[in-house]
Parts: sequence; C-alpha cells; structure tokens
Amino acid sequence: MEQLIQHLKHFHQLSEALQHNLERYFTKVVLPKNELLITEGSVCRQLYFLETGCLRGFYNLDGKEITHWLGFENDFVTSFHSFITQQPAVENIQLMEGCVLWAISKETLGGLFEEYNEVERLVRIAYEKYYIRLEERFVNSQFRTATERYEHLLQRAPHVVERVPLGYVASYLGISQETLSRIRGRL
Amino acid sequence: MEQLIQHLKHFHQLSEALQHNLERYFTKVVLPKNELLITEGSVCRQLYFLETGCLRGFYNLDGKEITHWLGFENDFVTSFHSFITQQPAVENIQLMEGCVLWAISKETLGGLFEEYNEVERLVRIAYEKYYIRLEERFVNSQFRTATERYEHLLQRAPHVVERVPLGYVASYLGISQETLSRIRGRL
DNA sequence: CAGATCTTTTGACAAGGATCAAAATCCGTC
DNA sequence: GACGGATTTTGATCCTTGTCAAAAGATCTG
Repeated sequence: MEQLIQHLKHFHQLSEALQHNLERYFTKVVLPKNELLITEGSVCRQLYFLETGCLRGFYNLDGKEITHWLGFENDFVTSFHSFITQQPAVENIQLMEGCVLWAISKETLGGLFEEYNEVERLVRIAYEKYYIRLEERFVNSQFRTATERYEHLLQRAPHVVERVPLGYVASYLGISQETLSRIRGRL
Repeated sequence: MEQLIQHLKHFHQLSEALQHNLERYFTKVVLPKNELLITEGSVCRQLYFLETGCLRGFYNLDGKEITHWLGFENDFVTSFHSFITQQPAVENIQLMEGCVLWAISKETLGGLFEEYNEVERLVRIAYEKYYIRLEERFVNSQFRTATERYEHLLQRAPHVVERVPLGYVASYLGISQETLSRIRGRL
C-alpha cells in the first residue's frame, strides 16, 4: 500500500485525508503464476496496481497468441478498452510470476472522482503519461526494424529480457520467436 | 465555436457559465494549405481544435518524412509529447488543406482546470477515448498485414483516402507508396 | 536421475514488402 | 491548350522476416 501511495505521488500530490483513507478503497490481491487476471469476453470492472511480479496481455489472432503488452512493478493494469467502455475484453491478462496487486472497482474510482477532485487530476495526469508512452511505442513499432526495436528494448528496459520468456518478448516486439533468436545471436 | 462546444459536449456536459465564457479562452486561427502549425525543435504551447480542414503530423527519420498521424474535423491537434512535457517537439504538423482552428494555451487550459472542475473531468474522459483509439491503431499496425491495414482504413475512414495524397496515406499505414499503389490495384 | 515438457536455437525455403528506376497520370498556371 | 511539376502506377530485383520442421537446451517432477 505504501508503494502505491508513493507511486501516486509521482503523478500528483495527495491530500492527507485521501492518503489515510486509501486502503479502504483498494483491495489486496495475491495470485500465483499463470493465473488469468482478465479473460477475453468478460467485462473488466477493476483497475489494478501491480506491486510485485509481472504479467502479460495477449489476445488470439488466427489461432495464435499475440502478446501486446507487458506489465511490471508499479504499472497500472487493466484492459483499458474494457474498463473504460464496460464492453467485453478482447484480451487476456496472465501472470508471468506470482503477483501482489491492489484492486479498485470502476464504481469506487468513480466515487473518488466525486469526493476528491485531486483524484480526477491525478488520473488525468496519469493518462497524459500513459498516452505519451503508448505513442512512443507505436512510433517505434511502426517505423523501426526488428533489430532496432530489440536494441531499444534492451537499452530502455533490460529487465524485460531477463524476466520474460523469449517467445513473449518476440510477440511484444511484433516479430517471430525465431527472428528474435537470430537477432540475439548476431548482436 | 459552436462546433467546438458541441464536440466538447460529446465528452462531458458543460456548465452554462463555461459555455458562455468559452470564447474568451480560445482564439480562432485560420491558416492556408501547406502551412506548418508545429515545427520540429520548438516547444508546443497551444492545443488546437480543428474545425475545418485536415492536417498531418510527420517527422524525419534517416532523411525520410514519416507521416505518423492525420487529423480531420473535430480532432484535437498538438504535439502531445511536447505540449504535455514542454520539451521541444520531434515532429512537424502541416496543413494539407486550408484550416480553421481554435487555439488554447497550456496556461489558459491550466487555469480552466482550476476554475471549472468539469474541465478536468472532460479532459480526463477525452484522454480515455484518445488512449483507446491509439491502442487500437497500435495493435492494428503491429499485427496486421499491409493489405488488412488498408482495408481497415477504407472501412473505418474512407474519407481519408479521398482527401489525403497516397504517399502520406502509405506512410501513415507504415508501408511504401509503391506497395500501397499495388494493393489498391489488386482490390 | 530419468522422463516429460517447455523454451530456445538452427536450417531451409517462401513470401511480403522495400528500393530503385522509369513511365504514365493528374493538375495548376500561363 | 501546352508546359512543368507533382502524384501515382508499373516493372525488376533484393532483402528482411515469417513459416515449418527438427535439434538442442532448460526445467520440472516424481
């Protein structure tokens, strides 16, 4: 919980009141490796904060699993599309390690928006940062070669390669596992 | 101005007060075709609403212009990275037609956040929608073939192909102009 | 430690798309 | 209507990456 509070403060300061009440709103969730946090077809009603562990988002395309997202400590986790629109998720989120998460429901979060307008601001700022991050990833994915993307990942987030199976990393980078293996061999 | 108000109402209702004062905060900008709204290296201090016309965002990569974004009526326009962080933009935004825009500065917008907390909410909701949209585009770009991406564009936004030169559309889809021309010939 | 299973590497081949070059169209302007 | 420039198409070739298949390494479990 302390870790979540510290992380939220990176976005915006928290009032004393909110800080002290925060544990009422979040629920601790501990799950083992391989568990599915979110499954395709179900509506995602919770937003999670990942305290420890790592996980991946994937969906099925023509019978293949596409890993489109990887999450680590201090990431917010949800199927954003489903959480925001309350339509069924098109993706699954699976734990790659045992994880400790803190969950808050959409309703509770909505209540916080009403009660503390610093939360509205905090979330707005969080979206700004997440948006920029996604934009950068998009540009890299579309306009860089496979080798460049892997080198960029190594440079920006070397822990990913150490903690995530090669096949998932390859899919995340939008290349086949074999190609990634060959790129690694060459470097 | 009426169009901007209507568009904002799609995200969240506006108080009477805000609605009536809105023109004080936005400045009308009319620019001719080919003009650069934002240039690489300069800090972007304005957010624009595009009332009529269309434009493109592009940046230089190894001497080539990469068009990574296209904007049309009712889009918000800025270099988000630069506007949010107030660092120099890495991209240019150029008008593909004569345009009517409404500009608001970062400072003025910040003032609105303080004065009307419905604005904070509205912007938060706008980010949610923009985030989902970008996510979808990202997934399509990384995991679909060139032909699929073009068909998807034709289906979702046929006006793009009619108003935007082929070379820009190709770049936007992440393929070469020649390949796009061949795809069109085949369909 | 052996067997089973999962993950990574290697090899051969095919396909999609890029690049370079040239021809064909389209368009605005004098 | 003719010229010049921009835009789009077509052709030939090459390169990167995907796919399929198999081997080699890891890892887990009893």
